[in-house]
Order: sequence, then structure tokens, then C-alpha cells
Amino acid sequence: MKAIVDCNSFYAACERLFKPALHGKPVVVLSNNDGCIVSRTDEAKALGIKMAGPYYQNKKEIEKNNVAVFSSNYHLYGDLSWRVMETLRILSPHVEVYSVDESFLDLTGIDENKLHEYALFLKQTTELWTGIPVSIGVATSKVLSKVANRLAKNDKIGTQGVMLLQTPEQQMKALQKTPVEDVWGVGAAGSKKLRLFNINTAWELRNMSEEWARKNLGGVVGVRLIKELRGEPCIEMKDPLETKKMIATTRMFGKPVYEVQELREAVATYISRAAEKLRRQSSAAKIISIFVVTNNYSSMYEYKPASSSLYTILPYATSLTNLLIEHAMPLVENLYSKGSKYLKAGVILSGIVPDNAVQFNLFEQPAHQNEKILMTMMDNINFSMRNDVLKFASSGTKRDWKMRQELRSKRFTTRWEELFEVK
DNA sequence: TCTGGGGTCCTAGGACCC
DNA sequence: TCTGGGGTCCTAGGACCC
Repeated sequence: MKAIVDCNSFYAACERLFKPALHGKPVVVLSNNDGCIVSRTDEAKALGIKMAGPYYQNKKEIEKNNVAVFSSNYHLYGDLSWRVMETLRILSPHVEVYSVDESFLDLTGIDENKLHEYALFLKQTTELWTGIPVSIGVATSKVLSKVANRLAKNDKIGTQGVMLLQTPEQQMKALQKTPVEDVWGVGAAGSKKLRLFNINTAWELRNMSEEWARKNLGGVVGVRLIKELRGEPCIEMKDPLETKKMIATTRMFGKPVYEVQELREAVATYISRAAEKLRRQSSAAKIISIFVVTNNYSSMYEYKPASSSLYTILPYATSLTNLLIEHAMPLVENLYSKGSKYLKAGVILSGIVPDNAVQFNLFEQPAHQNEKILMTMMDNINFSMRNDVLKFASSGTKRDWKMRQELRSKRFTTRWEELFEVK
């Protein structure tokens, strides 16, 4: 059996943890640049505030109902996420961290009759140790466990936040209560198509044939989905040692950018961040892609972003920030056109290989050991002090383009000067 | 004036080869 | 005057996830 442990309204729960007065109150958290709503407590959901809705469109409703609003505070969420996952790792032998607020657990070996008790124990211990409420779904496949989790979340009182789908009857009832668009793996395009076929519930989808799924539901992806809905596991637990195959750092600018110098600074900064992520997993990258998003329409109200990108293949894979920046700058020059209004830029590193297995090109100098040591020192200092104390000059010093985060809470758990105070 | 960021996997189609 | 079939590899783009 597999379990999915999912934090309830994770970002909003993190904010509430340090503001007890907000318990039982509506809270929302905004995406970068205070753009969209990305987390809502049950009280905020009840007000009809939609997920991923633009903040400005909901502002009236939010103010009218006295909803507490926060900018994203990734230091705080990252640290609390680590505490939740570490708790699960202590309690359970095989944990796959799926996202910042979800983990799959392999429950193989646990007595079927004691699964419910065990899931309740997991939930209560996690909440006791971290203060973050979670819901748990348990079933034979990942997709079914997600179905169970959703139902547990929708009826926190009736289910105590835990739902198991063990018998065929339990599975049928759960699937009948689940609209197709709420099935893990069915997105906007898929659910639209399914509705045209008059398939409205997960149960109806489960009863379609594999041949039908192969033809109409994205080939092997559709077949796998149907099997998983029937309880046949096709999506296995992932190896926790797997490294990322692509590393991206992309951001909207706090305000539009027009000058090539600002674009260069932003890209150099994003490369620095992406290279840190690369070094953290002991990898090197061979391909750098840069993209920019413009909005060149003259009318003030027209929002038609257009994206363009360029990439370069390095002579050999590297994780050295200075080398990556050096190769990226000509791409920026080539992408830039004077007079354009830039909204966003991004860096994507790919062609990723383990750093100790880099194939050196016969005619190129391999990375110098000293530069590697410098990188490690920079990473350590930046990690302990945070806030990019050390950075390359090409990243700029004024950084007007940096994003807005006007409503950010304190970094209670990761900065000494912002620690939570108890009087 | 304002609509996030970071990933994975799969497919279709072109280039190329024998 | 004629112009196959099958295979692999790569890339771009779409769909999906949280």
C-alpha cells in the first residue's frame, strides 16, 4: 500500500503557525511579485476566493472580509517543509518527497488491519511535532491514494483527515464522488475531452477500456491512468537519490526593464542561483538556455507577452558560476533589441551530468581546482548569512528589477534577527 | 498597473542511415 | 525513367503536476 501525506493549505498554514490570532480566520498567500493567490485556508476558500486567481481581481473581496494577506516567504516554507519531511522520514522507512508540501510513503509490510491506526499516528505526530496540519490518503496505487487524500481533506471532521481505500466497495464509492477533473493526471485539456465523451466521474473513467485510453487519452499515459484508478500500481516510488535533469531560475521583473545592462544583471543573478542548485546536487551542466518575455503592445491595457529564447552548448559541462555567466552573456546580447519592454527573463540549465564524471574536451582547459574551492566557499557563506552576501559584480548592485514582496512575514525560523519572540 | 516558478514525461515529426 | 521500408536519434512543444 502507498500513502500520500499532504499538508493542508501549506503556505497559509506556515503563516498561521506564527500568528495564532489567525486561527479560524481566512488567510491567503500570494505568488512572487504579489501576482496570484497560491494558497488559501478553508475559510478563504469558503469566501469563494479562487486558486491561482490574480490578487488585484480579488482585492475588494479580500478587504471586505478582512482576509489576512501574505507575500510568499520561501525561507519560512522551505524550513517548515523540511521539518515535516524529516518527521515522516523518522516515522516511516521509505519516503518520496513529491513536492514542497507532499510526500508519498511506501507502507509495504504494515499489517493491513493496522493501516488506519498507523495513518492516524503519522498524522497526529506530524502535527504535534511541526504544527502543520496534514491529510493522509492510503490505497494500492498513487492515483487512488490521491483520490482518498482529496476526500479526507474535503471532510476533515468525518474522516479525521485520514482515508483508506482497501475494499472494492470503498474504491467504488470514492471514485463515484470524484469529478474527473480532480483526478491526479487529468488536466484542463483532458477533462474537457472526457466531458465531451460524457465521462464525468473518476468511476466512469475507471471503467473505460485500455484500448480506448490508448487512443483517446494520450497513449501510454492514459493506459497507466486507468490501471492506477483500478488499483493496479504503475507509477512506482522514486529513488530519493535521483538528481534533477533540468534546473531553471526564472522571474518576472518587479517593473518592466528596457536596458540591456539590467537584462544582463538579471540573467547573471539567475545563473548564480541556478548554479548553486546545480552544485547542491553535485552536478554540472552542458547546455544553457536563456529566455526573455516582452510585452511590446502600445495600448496600455493590452497584455500579450511574447517569448524568445536562445541556447548554447558548452565545450564541457561545468558548475562554475563565472564560466556559466561568461557563456550566457552573448546570448543576452543577441536576444536584446532596443526599445523592447521586458517583463521577465529566465535561465535553464540542462545536459546535466554528475560533476565527478565530466568529459573534458581534449582542447579545453578543465575547471581549476581553485575555482571549485571558491564556489564552495561562496555557497557556504551565502547559505549561512543568506541574502547573497557574496555575488559576482555582473549581477549588479542596484537591482531595480527585483521582484516586489510587499507583504512578506518575518523569516521566523531561519534568520536570527527575525526569530519569533515569546514575551 | 496589476496574471508565479520549477519541474517531469510523452509524442510527433524531421533528419539521417542502411 | 525511376523514387522503399524500417530503424534510430534528436528536438520542440504540449500536457500535466504542485
